[in-house]
Amino acid sequence: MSRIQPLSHGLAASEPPVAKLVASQLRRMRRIVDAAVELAEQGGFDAVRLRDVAERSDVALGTLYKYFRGKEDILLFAFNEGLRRLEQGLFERRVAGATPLERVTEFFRRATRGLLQNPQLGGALIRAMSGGDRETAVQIAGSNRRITRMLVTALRDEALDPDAPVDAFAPTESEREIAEALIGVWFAALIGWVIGNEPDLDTITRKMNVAARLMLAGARDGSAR
Amino acid sequence: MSRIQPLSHGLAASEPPVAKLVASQLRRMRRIVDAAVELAEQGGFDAVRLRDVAERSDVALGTLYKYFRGKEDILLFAFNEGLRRLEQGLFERRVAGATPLERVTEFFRRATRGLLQNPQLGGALIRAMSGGDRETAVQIAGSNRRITRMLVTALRDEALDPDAPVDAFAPTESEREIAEALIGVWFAALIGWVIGNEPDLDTITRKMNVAARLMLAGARDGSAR
DNA sequence: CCGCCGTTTGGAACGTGTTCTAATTATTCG
DNA sequence: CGAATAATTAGAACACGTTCCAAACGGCGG
Repeated sequence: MSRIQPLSHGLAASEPPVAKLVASQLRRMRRIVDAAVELAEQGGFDAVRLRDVAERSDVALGTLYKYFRGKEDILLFAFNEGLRRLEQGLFERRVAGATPLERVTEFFRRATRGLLQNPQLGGALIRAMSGGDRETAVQIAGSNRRITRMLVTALRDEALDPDAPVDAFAPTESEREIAEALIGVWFAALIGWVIGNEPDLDTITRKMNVAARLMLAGARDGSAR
Repeated sequence: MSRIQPLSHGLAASEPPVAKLVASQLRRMRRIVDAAVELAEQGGFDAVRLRDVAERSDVALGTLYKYFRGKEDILLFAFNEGLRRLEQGLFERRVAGATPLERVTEFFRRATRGLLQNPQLGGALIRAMSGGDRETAVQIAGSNRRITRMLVTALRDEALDPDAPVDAFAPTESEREIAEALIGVWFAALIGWVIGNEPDLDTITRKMNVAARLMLAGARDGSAR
């Protein structure tokens, strides 16, 4: 059986097919993530008590920490799996829209819908992202690249290949700038949603549409530079 | 002596001169905040252990919770005081710049500088903001309005009256949109800084300049609508 | 089959945010 | 002043993330 190192990082963040884990270990890991997600779906971030996660997944508490660095790490892993689903969805049905603005708006609508589908879970995932532990930085950077890739392909009206390595994707300078800013707006809107819980899918989508309209208009000359 | 209610909210969020607290209570509150800030300055968010805060401020742990709802609440209060200082600074020396873009960039530069002055403290304050407790929503909404006011007056090239009630300030629809998006970008950049700690003042300022350039160009026709 | 060695387990233990309580102190008011 | 009322205190207690440990387990090379 392979030696398990601190683990879980570099795993969700990069592509390597999930390190070298035996099947039984993969199953264990899956049970852990599933249990955490179930608990989050029912009661949000706070309901994900690691003792419960351990019990539900038939794993000792200590083992849990062999697979993940901590609570946020598990949820970040789930977040990344959500991203993968989103990528797959974008691949199967490309974002529609005649203009970049329409496509970008549509992309954010679909991404947001995924998160708000189960508000409890979505809020938990976002809290995990914004929790700001130094150790999760790599994970988050990885997620960011994936989101950037999706956004920019939507912007370009290109097809998205979910299986291509993320690092192979190279946006232009101006694309990167726009993407970074828009993702910032999106992220802030999501945090606002988690904290205040007022806005719904349409509100957030509208916000993103407004921001994208401003930024795409301003970049009109540079977006294909 | 006046009855202390759950307290601390509605206090930092709105203007009312700090509820009805006797001088000794005001002093106690001040000691608490000061102690928390000192600890945060030295060791960041995690170093603010409430037992230490209580000891340093010569207050019982339980009393601390009479004044604030929790750890984040104290730091949010300090954040608001920082905002007040920033407002005062903007009043004393108005943001310079011939164009809206220059002024907005300069505003974010000054705001960011204030936060990064002491990185430990700044990081702690931002973690408190993004921590996403439902109870702190009011606080955060209040801070948001204050920042919006500063940003929009910079945009308009108007003078800022730090003593005017925040709610009296009414941005236009398009101003509100731009401000909301830009503040989102700023916030996301700050969180990125807290998590990754790579970027410095200049990097963040540049990011804000890029975002502002895009958005102000896009809104050129609408900013005075 | 045996022994090795890394993994898993169950559970104790620790740190810290938060809550609770009984006793004490401070303030207000008649 | 004296009594009533509110605030403060010290410290226990609780919850939960995280760490640690000794014992049991499991697969693999010999």
